[in-house]
Amino acid sequence: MSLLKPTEQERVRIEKLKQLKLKGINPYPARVPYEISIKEILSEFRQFTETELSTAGRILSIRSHGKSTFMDIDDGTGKIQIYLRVDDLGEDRYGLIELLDIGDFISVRGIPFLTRTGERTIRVHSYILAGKSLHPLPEKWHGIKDIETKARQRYLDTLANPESKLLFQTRSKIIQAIRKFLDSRGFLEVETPILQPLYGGAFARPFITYHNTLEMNLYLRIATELYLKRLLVGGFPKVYEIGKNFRNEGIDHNHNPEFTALEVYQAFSDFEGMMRLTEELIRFVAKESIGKESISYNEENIDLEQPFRRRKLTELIKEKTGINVPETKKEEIAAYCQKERIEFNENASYWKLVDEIFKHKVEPELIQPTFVVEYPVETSPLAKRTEENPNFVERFELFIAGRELANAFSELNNPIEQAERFLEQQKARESGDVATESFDEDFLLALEYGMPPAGGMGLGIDRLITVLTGANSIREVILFPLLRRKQR
RNA sequence: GCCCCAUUAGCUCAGUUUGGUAGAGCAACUGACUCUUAAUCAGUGGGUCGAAGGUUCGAGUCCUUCAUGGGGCACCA
Repeated sequence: MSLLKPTEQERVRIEKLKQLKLKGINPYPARVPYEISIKEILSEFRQFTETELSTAGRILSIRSHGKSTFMDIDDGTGKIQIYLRVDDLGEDRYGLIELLDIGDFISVRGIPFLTRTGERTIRVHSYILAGKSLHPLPEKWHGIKDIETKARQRYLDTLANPESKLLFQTRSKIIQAIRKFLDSRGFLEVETPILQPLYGGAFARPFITYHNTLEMNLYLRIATELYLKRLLVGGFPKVYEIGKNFRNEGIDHNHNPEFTALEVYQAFSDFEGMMRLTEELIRFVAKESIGKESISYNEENIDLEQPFRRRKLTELIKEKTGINVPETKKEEIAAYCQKERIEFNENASYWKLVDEIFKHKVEPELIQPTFVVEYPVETSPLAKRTEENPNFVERFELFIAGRELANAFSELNNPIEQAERFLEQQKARESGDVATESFDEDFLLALEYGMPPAGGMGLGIDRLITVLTGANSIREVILFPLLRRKQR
């Protein structure tokens, strides 16, 4: 693993490094000839035959036939075969390819031609080592399978597994498509603080850090919501932010402590408007990134093209469990939880229990895109109440493939009521709830100046990517997911 | 934090049932080979079997603890 105790193969490479030095060859030159990428050569191959050119790449395989040698080299844009012959290079330079290994970078100058079997190849007139590799690369045929190595040494994963490289290219496309969609609709991309004196906008425990000069504790943000809404106050009617949130909680196939989220806010819109926006956004992004509006998931086909279903939270609960919310008494619901082996906190509130049931019984079955609506005010301290029933708020969550992807509501812009809601959160905190909204006076001050009625939406980008790429876990779509430190 | 599973050569994996000399392919090394392409042919080397204890005449294999990863539960939108 480390060169402190090299394996046999690593010792061989270090020895070759010494040999190169003895021959006056710099194994890590600052620059090498590279006029044209391999992708360009391949795409206009006919145009380049009979023209001398230079390119470079990493050696992926070596097939030596005595006085001639074939190699495959890859510069990250593509892979091409090169052909080296002793009568082209001379005995000395040809002999030096003994010092090259799979994994090394070389720059070659030569003429593209087609081999007998039609393989696009460069006949090399001269070459120069562009960078020595001191470890053997993972095996060419099976790539690298160990999930832990894939995550810890992502460079080996993307090097050895083309599908893994493609996935991260798709990830980039997805985020690009989100920007394209929102920009084209006149949304302004902004950046708000990651280091916050107070955290809010979600129920989660934060990471805490410290600023030396200011001598103050700071929190890594758990959401961007409260700052983006300040911008609504400040006269930006359509804003969005794409960035990392940090939540100090467990890790599983749906949760990484740092994750990428989108939040969008639109003045004079509401949760209905956000529903339309979200649906169109996801459809657009799917088409742009994976080129289709359907995904296969566990042998089922997820259809993003049809209008997304809209279902009431209470109806879904009733269908699945027969429980009538909110008529059914808390004791009965608790009894149901016990019967179904759903664990819950002793002093959990009514809606907390309902939420537990929803998570265990309903959520995993929401495979097709489903907007769930009618959430209780109790668990939505930043959302506006519905006009018909003050116990509920204008809010939806979007579920696809049994996962929560998005959360949106008509934003509460009444500062008096917001203050009351914060107070209720404080009470919940005092009675032992660890994940509540902070009482954010600075945010309230902004609301007091007047925030336009607005819709806001948050979307977990990593989860969206997981669904669109068919990945099994959020860890597979994050380049460097958080892992425990490995001791040697 | 709790339960279950995995960890063997650089990589991919056998071997664990029933304890008895550590295996294969690729990669590496030596030799042959001037259109090969998972090149081929002949040969060679490479292991703290995740770590530490224990049981045993003898442990990759059985037991305990620990580490890392995975799955589940809990926590957590």
